[in-house]
This record gives sequence, C-alpha cells and structure tokens, in this order.
Amino acid sequence: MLAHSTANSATRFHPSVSPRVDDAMPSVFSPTQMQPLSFYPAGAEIYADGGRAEAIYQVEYGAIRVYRLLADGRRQISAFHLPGEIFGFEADNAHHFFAEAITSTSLRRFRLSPGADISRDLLPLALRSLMRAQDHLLVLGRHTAIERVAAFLIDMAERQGASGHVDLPMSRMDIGDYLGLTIETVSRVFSRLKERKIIRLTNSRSVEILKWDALHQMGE
Amino acid sequence: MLAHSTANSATRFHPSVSPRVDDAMPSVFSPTQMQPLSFYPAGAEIYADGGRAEAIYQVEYGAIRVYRLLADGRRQISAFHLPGEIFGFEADNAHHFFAEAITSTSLRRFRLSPGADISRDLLPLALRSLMRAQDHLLVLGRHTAIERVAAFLIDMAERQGASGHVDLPMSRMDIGDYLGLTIETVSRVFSRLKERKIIRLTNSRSVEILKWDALHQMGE
DNA sequence: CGAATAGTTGACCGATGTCAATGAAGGTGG
DNA sequence: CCACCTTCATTGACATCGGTCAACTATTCG
Repeated sequence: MLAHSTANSATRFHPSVSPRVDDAMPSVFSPTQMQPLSFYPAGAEIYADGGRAEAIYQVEYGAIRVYRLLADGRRQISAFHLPGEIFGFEADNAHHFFAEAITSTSLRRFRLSPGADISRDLLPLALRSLMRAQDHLLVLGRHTAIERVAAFLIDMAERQGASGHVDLPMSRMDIGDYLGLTIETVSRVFSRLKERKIIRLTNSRSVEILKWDALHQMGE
Repeated sequence: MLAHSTANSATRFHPSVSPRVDDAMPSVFSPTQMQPLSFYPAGAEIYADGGRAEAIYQVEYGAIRVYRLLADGRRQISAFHLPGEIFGFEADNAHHFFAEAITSTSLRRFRLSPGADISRDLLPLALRSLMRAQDHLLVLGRHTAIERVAAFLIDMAERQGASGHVDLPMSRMDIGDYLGLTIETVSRVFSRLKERKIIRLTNSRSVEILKWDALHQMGE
C-alpha cells in the first residue's frame, strides 16, 4: 500500500536567491514586505513537516505540492499551488506539511514577523484555503474515481484560465495522492475519458478538454 | 448510492431567543458583541447553502453538523461542532454549507458587521478550522475504514476531555457521511473494535475506550 | 403496547487496489 | 545525433475492501 517510493528522496536544496524583483505579479502585500525571488529545481523541498513556519510563499512560476505522510509511506497531497497562489500558513509557528517544487519553480517569500499584524491580509487567504480544502473533502469523501478526476481537471482548467487546454505539471502519482487513488486508477480513468471523447491527451502532461459539459456533470 | 433519505426534511425552525447571557463559557469576542443565546431542537436548520452569511456561531451546548449535498443526495459532513467551538465562517458573504443541530442545541451568534474589523480574532479560528479540514483530508484520502473510525473516536475523545468515555451525539449515518463510509461499514467497524476489546458500547451513542494505544496506532 | 426509526449482521457484488508486463518518453554519455 | 537506460504511464489479470440489498433486532416515541 506504499503510495510512493521516493517521498523522502526530495533533494534538500538550498535555494539560490535572486536580487531581481519581478513586478509582473501583483502582490497582496505592501511593497515594503516585498522579497526577492527564490528558485527551486524540480523536487526541491520548500519546507518540511516539523520545521519552523516563519513565512508564507507566493508562486511566481512553476508548481508546488503540499502533502502529509503516514508512517507506512502513504501520502496525501492536500493541495497543488500554481502561479499567483499563496500557501504556507499554519495555525501555530510550526509546519505540519511538506512542500516541494513539482517542476522548476520560483517563489516569493513573505516573512511573518512576530510583531506586525497582517491578519487583515491573511484572513481572506486563509478562508479561501479553507474553502478549497472543504471542496476537496467532498471529492474525497463522496466522489467515485471518475468524478474525482473530472473535478480535478475542471479545477486545473479554471485555475489556468479555463481555455480548453490544461497543463498538468504533476505526475500520475501526484494526482493519485491528491485524489486518494492509485496511479493505475488515475491512468485508467484518463483512458476512459479519452475513449468517450471527453478529453484528448497531447502528451501525458497536457490535456485538451473536448466536452466541458460532460466533465462538469461528473465533477460536480 | 443515496447517502441518506431525510437531508432536506430538517425542520426549518425559527429559533427562540433567550434574553439570558450565559457567562460560563468564555467568549473569544469582546462583551460588547455578546449576543443572547438561540435554541434549536434536534434537526433544526441553523443556516442553508446559498443563504447570506452574516454571523458566526459558538456552540453553547449540544452538537452541530455542517455538510454539503450532491444533486443525487450523497452527503459529505465536513465537520461536527461541540460546545465551545466556533463555526460558520465563509470566504464570501454567502453560505456554502448546511448547518443543523444534531441534538437539542444552544448557540451564541456573533454578527459580522461589515464595518468592524475582527480579522485579528477570526484569523486564528479560520486557521484552526483549516488545520482540521486538512487533517480530515488525510483521513478521507488515505485511511481504511477501521482507521477512519479510530481517528474519529480519538478526535471525539480528545474534544470531550480525553477521558475513557466518549459521547456520540450523532447517528451512524452522520458518522458515515463524515467519514466517507456507509452506515453498515461504520456499524461493522464498531463491532470489530468491540470484538478486539478496543472499545465497549454502553449504548450505541456512548463509547468507552479500553485500549487507547491500539486505537491511536490505527487512527494515525 | 405498537409503530417507526436506528442499529446490527449476513450474503453477495463491484469499484478500486495490487501485482505484473509492456510501452513511451526523457535524460545522459558515447 | 543516436543508443541506452531510467523513469513514467498504460494495460491486463486477479484480489480485496467496502458497498448494496435484505433480514433481523433494539430502541424510541406516540
């Protein structure tokens, strides 16, 4: 029942810090708190369960997975994060998750200085994160395999601008560990969706949605 | 695959409002925002999906279930709330869940006036709620039936003071809809735990934990 | 006391997991 | 640039956990 074999083999990588400030992505925080960008290669660890939580992160480009591990290796990915999205809040000052770069990724880091009160900025982000987690609870608790994959594809499509084309930076194993399925089941569901002409795969990481309505019907 | 048959039969009940202010339960909010108590009989609706969200609630006594419904009747309970706990935050000003009293319940209601900034008070509550949702994600995504029930019992025990005795105000169907299982599976798991002398049932709603360690081993 | 509701138990079934083989894609060194 | 190797994805055969359907029991509420 090992969900994956290389969970702890993620390269512990000291991120190189760029002095460049990219202003293309508007930040939710004041410019005074602006931080330089940090780069992480694919698989690099952003933070680990048990570490001190003293910052939150915004994805500049690339993609992040945030997950927990059980003692026997089962893994639950609680969220993926795409460009513009902010992650890393905790209820106390310790991390309770692992966060890793899925592909080559650049992050902006915002220190949470103990004095400053940024609850006004943080609350809407925390609430959005809560809503997303609760949406995901419904998927994991009450959706079938094909419904889970449909919901996942719709979500990814919407977060990427809702064009017909969806990029999947993550592996089948990542998708399985996000949806509570095995890689085989994820793969079979993709095949069934292809058969039914609901999606088309350019390659295994690039999906074209052909029947948006059919997908919506399953996914929610 | 109907998860329950009476989801929408919850009595729409106009709560009677008591003028009494109970000061036994310390509030997280300033006394000026103190509200009188509202009483709800078992099954009464606190709020419904789609309604305006203009308050949050603290349980005085009793128990609450917060859930979503799918079109075909499948239900996912995202949380139970016990005395002292606060629920009802939303990312926008609309509810995206149903909330019902499980047993006869009393709530304190805190209006969220549009002007006042209570993000300082709300943030830690929202973060705690987020953590709980993420804990539950792991249970639904990667735990077996027996592990789910074990985790549930541990959680309920800890929230009730972690003595050996656990009160379950909710039905087997509620537990199933919380854990992503059917009532039959929940019942069978309880029986297996009884067989193995890990728990004892005084009656179906009252559990005594006999082997805390065995339960912990399964539940996390 | 009787009816309705909730819970338990059993037999069987099916969706998804497991194990294994094959195919496709991407990275590396010659 | 190609050949090899490694990793990832797909597909098939089979096993299993939990769901479904049904009968029975226990509890609660008129």
